[in-house]
Amino acid sequence: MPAEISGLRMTRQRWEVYRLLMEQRDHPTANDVFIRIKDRLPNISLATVYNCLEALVQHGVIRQVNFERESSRFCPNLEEHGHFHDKRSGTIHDVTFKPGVNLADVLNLPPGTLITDIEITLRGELPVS
Amino acid sequence: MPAEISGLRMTRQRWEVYRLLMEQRDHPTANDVFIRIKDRLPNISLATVYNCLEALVQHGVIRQVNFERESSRFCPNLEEHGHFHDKRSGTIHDVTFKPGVNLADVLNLPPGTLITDIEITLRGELPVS
DNA sequence: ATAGAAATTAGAATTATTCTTGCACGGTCG
DNA sequence: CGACCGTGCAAGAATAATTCTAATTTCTAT
Ligand SMILES: [Mn+2]
Ligand SMILES: [Mn+2]
Ligand SMILES: [Zn+2]
Ligand SMILES: [Zn+2]
Repeated sequence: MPAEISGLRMTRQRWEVYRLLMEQRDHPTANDVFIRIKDRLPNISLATVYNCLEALVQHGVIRQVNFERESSRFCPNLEEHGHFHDKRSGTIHDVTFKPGVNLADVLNLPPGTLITDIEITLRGELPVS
Repeated sequence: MPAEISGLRMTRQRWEVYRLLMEQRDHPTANDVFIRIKDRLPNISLATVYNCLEALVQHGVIRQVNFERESSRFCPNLEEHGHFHDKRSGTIHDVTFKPGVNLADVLNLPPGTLITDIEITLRGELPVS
């Protein structure tokens, strides 16, 4: 376990939460993480899972993703990407942009607007197998 | 008051909620609507505001917009657009796309993917006056 | 007008998340 | 080594947006 990641001091709990996200690159909720991590940290509390996820998000190590009013999900992919929600399977997939595309260029915004964050969410159905 | 809008039977409450959204074209929360509408419907309940908003959303008359984990907001603009959240003022602004732009063309998706809905959210700061 | 269906109301319930409090840990310094 | 100090953790309570329940009212259609 490294002493810190991106300036965030590592603890056993933070490290295991981080590793779990990196290993299974889906988009689990805090509760999903809580359930999955019990193997390795049987005594961890849900509050600590929330605390660890928040610390990791605030240090830019993972991203928090929201769909409608559902529970937040957490994503270890730091590349610029959007999220596709497949209605059929209920799964969430990372979606990248075609090369050379700059989202901001495509929007009508007053000149001088400072964009700090863009979020793209799609819903639909992936083609059958 | 029309008998219905987009197949949704109008009631006094639905009509006033709808009118309020159309008049003040900001992005109020359910509670904002509840407070503002008390002039016209002093006895309306918050549950009814939620019910009316849900009915209007489900009939495609208004749109529901979510930012992070904040309360849902409601938008009467049915044109395709995204939402810019200005950190300085806390206000939300509709953002249109440049002409001829098709969001789906810009994304890497498996061929045959059916997209039913795209949502774009931006955060940042608008230029000072 | 009457009966059935649908909407509204008030307040309780739900649930994801945050907060509070006391305890444990780990490094530091005498 | 052993007291100290700051931070993190665990457990459970609190919070708040939203949804649900049950009773009443309003609407629609006969
Ligand atoms: Mn889940
Ligand atoms: Mn508000
Ligand atoms: Zn992702
Ligand atoms: Zn809008």
